[in-house]
Amino acid sequence: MREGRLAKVEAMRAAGTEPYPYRFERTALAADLHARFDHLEAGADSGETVTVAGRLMNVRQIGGLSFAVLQDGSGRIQLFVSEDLLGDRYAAFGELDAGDWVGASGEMVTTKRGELSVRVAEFSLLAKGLLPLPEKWHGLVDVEKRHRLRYVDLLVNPEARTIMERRIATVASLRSTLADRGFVEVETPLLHEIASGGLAKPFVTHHDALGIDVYLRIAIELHLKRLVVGGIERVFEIGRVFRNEGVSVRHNPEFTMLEVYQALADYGDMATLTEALVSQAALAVVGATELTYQGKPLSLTPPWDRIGYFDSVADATGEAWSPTMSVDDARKLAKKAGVQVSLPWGVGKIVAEMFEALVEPTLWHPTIVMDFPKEISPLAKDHRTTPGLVERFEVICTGTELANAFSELNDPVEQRRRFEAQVEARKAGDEEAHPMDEDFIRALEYGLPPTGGLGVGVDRLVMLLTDQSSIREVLLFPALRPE
RNA sequence: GGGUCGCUAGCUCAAUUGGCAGAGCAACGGACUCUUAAUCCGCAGGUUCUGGGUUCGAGUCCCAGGCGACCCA
Repeated sequence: MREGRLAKVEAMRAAGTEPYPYRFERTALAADLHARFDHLEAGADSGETVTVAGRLMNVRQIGGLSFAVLQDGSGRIQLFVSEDLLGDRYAAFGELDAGDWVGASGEMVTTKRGELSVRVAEFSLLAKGLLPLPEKWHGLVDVEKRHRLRYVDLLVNPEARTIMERRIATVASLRSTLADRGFVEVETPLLHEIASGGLAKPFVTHHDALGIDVYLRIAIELHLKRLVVGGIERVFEIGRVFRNEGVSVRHNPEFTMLEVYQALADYGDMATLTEALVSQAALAVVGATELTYQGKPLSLTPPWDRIGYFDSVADATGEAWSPTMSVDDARKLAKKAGVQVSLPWGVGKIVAEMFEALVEPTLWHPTIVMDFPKEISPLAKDHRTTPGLVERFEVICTGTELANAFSELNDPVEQRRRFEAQVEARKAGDEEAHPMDEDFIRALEYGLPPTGGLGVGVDRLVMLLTDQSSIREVLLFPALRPE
């Protein structure tokens, strides 16, 4: 089939027509034509001539008449082609194939059956397609093929396009909600000398000219806090972060984070900001904050439930978990609950394991889980009243993490101690422990004001707003093993 | 990481107990001047994911590997 189409390309060139011309002047999009002319009665002529361009999706030849479906970036419009009007050129139209890019001019009319159409007076091939489109009513179904051939998926599966459009609308809504509140958007480095700002295994690459290894960022956090030090008091970035982990229905090695920092604010302010960002995005994209996700009702309507981190584990186990308990007690209770813990872990790490195993999967509607253990939060500020805790929350929704926020630690002496504890943990074998970052501590020594910080997983938010259970469906080009 | 399932024509899918690899759409040739997944006639299209093995004979059974989906950790 491909050979046959290549032969057509050669034949066209031999006849002096270029099958891949340079440009084309289009005057109308399919969607606009429907908006303007759909009221026409069957069999009517509008008297207006337009020029359209797009991909030929289907051609139906009935003797000296042809009907073709042209798809452009806005939608579809029918081409009405007749030998009476085209004369000798009619045969050339028959040489076109589904999948070709075509431009056509003619009067807007409706057929006897009432289908709005361009009655083609002139047409030209804009680009020859060599490979056939998928079958026209099942389309492209195989999930692997849809992901590997996403360009074909977008052409033939309206759902793929809808998800992409909703993703764009989600990101636009996040930007406008933040802009309305006086936040400015920045771009900070993706190549980091130190993989800091989060707890994860990084990708390593090499800078030849500087002769140093560098890391693809695992978080945006520390650069944005440096900007708050620099007086950019309300700042955010929406960008890619990279984590050297496996792929799954919830994980892609590169994913999109929104991070926001607000001077003079604390984690309580971040909680209300998170509610606003998510509920506004839902209104912008779906038109409601009461959704259905995977067949079950999901309420994104603020305010969301707020629960305590230790309290939630205590409730789930019926035992008295608290930040002041002994490690031995924590270990015993974990064993009783069937949760495996490793020897160097403190109470904080153990309770975190309990939380992930017993609490997180049970939280369906967005829930703000407040006051995390200090041990697993090296960048968050001590809780203002309870020792052993920090002012940090995560939003858990549909059993998974949606957002993460702190009152940012801004005491440089305390920050150094936290980093030192992480360096010890790394020496004890924790690959994901946070490394020392001297430049960040220097920035804190110049003075970071009280600051609230927030990170939102944009892909996860898009999954909620598009009712998708796999992160791959909301990424245009998800990570796949090589073919 | 473990388990289950899948991979057959460009696409969507069949193939009985291990017994001649098929259909629809797309393509190709033809008929047809109002189609909407057009219809009708004709024709062609294969490394059955890869590599081994069992067998007179393997898409089918066995082993190893690749890629993916789902579930679990």
